Amino acid sequence: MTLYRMSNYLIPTLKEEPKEAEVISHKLMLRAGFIRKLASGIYNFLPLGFRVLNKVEKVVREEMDRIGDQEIKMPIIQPKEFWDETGRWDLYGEEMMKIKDRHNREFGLAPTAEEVVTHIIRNEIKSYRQLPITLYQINWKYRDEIRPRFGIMRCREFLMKDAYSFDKDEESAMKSYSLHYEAYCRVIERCGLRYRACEAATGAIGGKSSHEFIVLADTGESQIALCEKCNFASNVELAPAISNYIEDNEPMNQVQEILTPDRKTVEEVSEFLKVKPEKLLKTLIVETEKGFFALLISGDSELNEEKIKKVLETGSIKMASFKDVERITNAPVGFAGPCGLKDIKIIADNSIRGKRNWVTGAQKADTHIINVNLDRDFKVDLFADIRNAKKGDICPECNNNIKIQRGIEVGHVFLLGTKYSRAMNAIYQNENGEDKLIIMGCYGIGVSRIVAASIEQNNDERGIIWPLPIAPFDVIVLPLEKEGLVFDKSIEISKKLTSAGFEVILDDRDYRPGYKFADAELIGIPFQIALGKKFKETGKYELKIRRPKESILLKEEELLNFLKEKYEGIK
RNA sequence: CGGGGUGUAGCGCAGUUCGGGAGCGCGUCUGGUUCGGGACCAGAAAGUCGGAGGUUCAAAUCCUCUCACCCCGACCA
Repeated sequence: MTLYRMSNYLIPTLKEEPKEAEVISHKLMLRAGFIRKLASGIYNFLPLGFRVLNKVEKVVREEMDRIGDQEIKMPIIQPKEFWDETGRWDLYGEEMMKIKDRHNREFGLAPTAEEVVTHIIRNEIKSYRQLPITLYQINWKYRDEIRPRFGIMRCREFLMKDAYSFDKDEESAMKSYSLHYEAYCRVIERCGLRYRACEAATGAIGGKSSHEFIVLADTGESQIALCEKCNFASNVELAPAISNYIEDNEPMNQVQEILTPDRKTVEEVSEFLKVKPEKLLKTLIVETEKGFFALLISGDSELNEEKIKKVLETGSIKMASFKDVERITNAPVGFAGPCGLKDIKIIADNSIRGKRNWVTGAQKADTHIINVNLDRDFKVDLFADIRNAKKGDICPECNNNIKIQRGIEVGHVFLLGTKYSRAMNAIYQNENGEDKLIIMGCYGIGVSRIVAASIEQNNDERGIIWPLPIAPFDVIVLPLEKEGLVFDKSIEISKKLTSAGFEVILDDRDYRPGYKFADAELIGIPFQIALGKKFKETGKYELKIRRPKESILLKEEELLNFLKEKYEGIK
């Protein structure tokens, strides 16, 4: 193995914080010289960044190979015709980057590869004897995000491992699904991340069953509902929303109109009337292909489109236009309420049953009503679960409390069924010579996103703290004098560690000690070996551990043994 | 896509209101002193002021167009 020298290795660290970065992982990756931006949402990976990417890739590859997946490489440039077969050329829409060749033929830059991989399989697989099989690749993916953000966390070009399983029946497909689920847990654990596997919606990829792997981080863009006691975890949008209401014994008070000039939003009204948002009853008018509906939820809840679609058995739903709202409620937008609403069905969230004395809009400009009560003042046509889960709800599995946490989605597994095999005619012959559709699953892990997520979870005021398996180097050797015994011995120990199988970088630059320590900590190398005064006095090496912060003096042999022990099972 | 903002040396920024010398800090290079927590002194190099066009004797600065990037929003009643 090579011994790397910092004097001629490209690690352009920055003392000052780059202005463009918002979240900690993005700031640190720029400051530590891991990445540089080339265009919005498009990044260069410099040597350190590339090394980390390769480390994560290696972990992913090992776990995929372990469960018998076969690695391939598919083109990034995919012809339009395959996407037309499944209808996704139009469905994916603006999010797919599109290009034309000199003959004006259209191509998309791969945002994913179900079409291409299914094409491979339909050509090559003919018999049940060839199933099951799973193919995967680790390759660049392109999604033209509306707004790229947070460095490589949400960018337009990113490295993803995508795997596709092909099985002869549901039972076998479920097995493939479970294998990948477990492999994903191992990958994320090996990368040293705290995470939860969550039930998830299937979205544009489609299919039957789905789990997301969410790395817990406050800056994450996903929200998940977690049980405080049991293992239940789910995307907030999918989790059953079960209110923890205690039957309200408040007496029903007299209805009263109150002037609320210009107070339209929940926030404005609750502040003006000095009542909590959960006392407000939001009345939302939606338009579907079956007409208009009024939906009631409490002021501190959010509507859930998917749940409503299911309840109303409709394919599309959108908020009604301002015009329609005014026509239906007889009032400007912001003052809708359930009382006296006519010619429209009222669907209420389950949670509104238990409470009394609501505050609602009055169907009249600049007016709200207080002390509105179910049955006495308004009727509901149907109660259902139509909102996102929220803090304080009840766990559907063990009746304890739900909490909401943010996180970063680093992996997603789908049981697809026959969605793509049907569209693309991927069939095999079974034992009886009958043609059958192949059952598919697909599984993605964001390799570059794991890098960002890891920093998001592992950092301190000095910089990044890499988990051992994905650190760009294992050890950094810091000679604190630029010549003589200290320097010679630094080279010597670096070479010894390198030939013992460790990845070592030697800071042979002509800088003062403080500068070297600061850089070493910023780029987050797990172990520093500093040679200076103490070495000359004792002949021992000073080993500094990035986390927990501690330093120990060791003889050469002790040092080697110490590191070997730490890397047991990793190397 | 809607709203807001920014483009001046590798990085961070001042200068633009009120037109006339292109500057500051960090970094880089040279020399010297320093050397266990981002040293100090002296000197130096480095910028089509995002781009195009216009006004003017004169434009980083004023006008028009354009490009890039950043932030907020896009379930709001």
